[in-house]
Amino acid sequence: MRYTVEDTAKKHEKILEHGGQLLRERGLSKVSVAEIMKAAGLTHGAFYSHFDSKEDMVAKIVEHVSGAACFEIAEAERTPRGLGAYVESYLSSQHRDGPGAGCLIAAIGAELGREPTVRPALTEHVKATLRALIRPLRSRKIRDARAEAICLLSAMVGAIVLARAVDDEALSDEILRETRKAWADEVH
Amino acid sequence: MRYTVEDTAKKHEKILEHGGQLLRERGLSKVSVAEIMKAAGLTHGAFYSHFDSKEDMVAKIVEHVSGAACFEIAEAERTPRGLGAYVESYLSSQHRDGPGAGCLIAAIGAELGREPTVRPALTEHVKATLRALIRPLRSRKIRDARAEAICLLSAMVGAIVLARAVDDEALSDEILRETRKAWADEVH
DNA sequence: TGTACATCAGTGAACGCGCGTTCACTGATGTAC
DNA sequence: TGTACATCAGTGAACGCGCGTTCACTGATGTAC
Repeated sequence: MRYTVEDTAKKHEKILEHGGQLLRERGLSKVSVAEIMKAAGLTHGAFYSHFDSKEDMVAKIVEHVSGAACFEIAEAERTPRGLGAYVESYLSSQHRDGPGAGCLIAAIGAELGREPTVRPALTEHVKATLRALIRPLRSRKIRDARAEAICLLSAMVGAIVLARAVDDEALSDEILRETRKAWADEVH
Repeated sequence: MRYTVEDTAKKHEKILEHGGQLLRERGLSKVSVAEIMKAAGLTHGAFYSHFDSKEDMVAKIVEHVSGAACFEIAEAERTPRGLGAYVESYLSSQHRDGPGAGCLIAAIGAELGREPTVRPALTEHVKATLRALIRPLRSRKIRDARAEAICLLSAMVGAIVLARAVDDEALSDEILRETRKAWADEVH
């Protein structure tokens, strides 16, 4: 049956939203198209009315998540503690334990980098994230804000990957804590 | 037919070796048991004479790769430029472009962290890597060698993940270069 | 030392399940007249 | 403004392929006597 354009757009957004969460939680290969559609309140048959293929959807999800992530950094910039607060929340146990709402690069970056269809969107997301990080660093008059942003993002992504890889809570916490400490001075 | 124990051990090692390479190149979900066996010069039917399941093999591969990786760090320690040379080679375009022989954590760490069967071996690998990094850092009288090792590993893993995620060679090179520069002073 | 038998890594066919994708069909919305 | 028709997101069954796993069988090696 036919639906209003707003209805369709709302459902499309719901697919992207739930898809983005499931993808970051379980990885590309462990989430089926049917599961994502079900999470969005639909059946799998409707999938191809929204996307050309699973890969196409993943690329759209990366774009969708990217927008939200960069908005988050921009928001953090306006709070009193600014970028420092963002880095602290990124390197928190909550982020480590909740990948579904967290950083896409840390959660599935390596996996997505191997998908040629998704790589352009992923590249754009990395660039947008760097731009979002550079702005507050520049305003704090840090020498080379761009280099600093690159090193900060590398450290954050790596720390979350390591903290999630490890089965030992004490070590996992230590990884987050030490990375936080190392960047506290740089960023505050 | 029956083979000598040495023959069997040699084939077992070959499976681990080729499996480790394919896994790091393509990720857990994009390599089949049959492909790994074929790469090792066998047929898929023999697989269950070596491992209980695919997951079991992956755990064994992590242990195998971990040994080689830590040996590499220990070797680097004995060369004139020492740890600095290791960090430079880790953050090189060769490593970025050749994941099959490179760091397992950067290549498939996030994916493996989601497999409960593999996590213990992965945890041990991270711990062994940190131990291997701490030794040369301690000998260079760096204040908190353990904290330093954690931050260094985070930065290296994150930089490779980012450099591989990005479709833009100039940016990818820049990510590696800036991370190298940031750690050059700390480590030399 | 030679013979009979057990062992077990390896082969290749087959099984069964999950998943991406397709398809015939539905029916409310939008459009043409 | 009302009527006839086209549109198209959605449903659920079905298809086909790949992959992890199983299984009957092979035959050289190791063991018992």
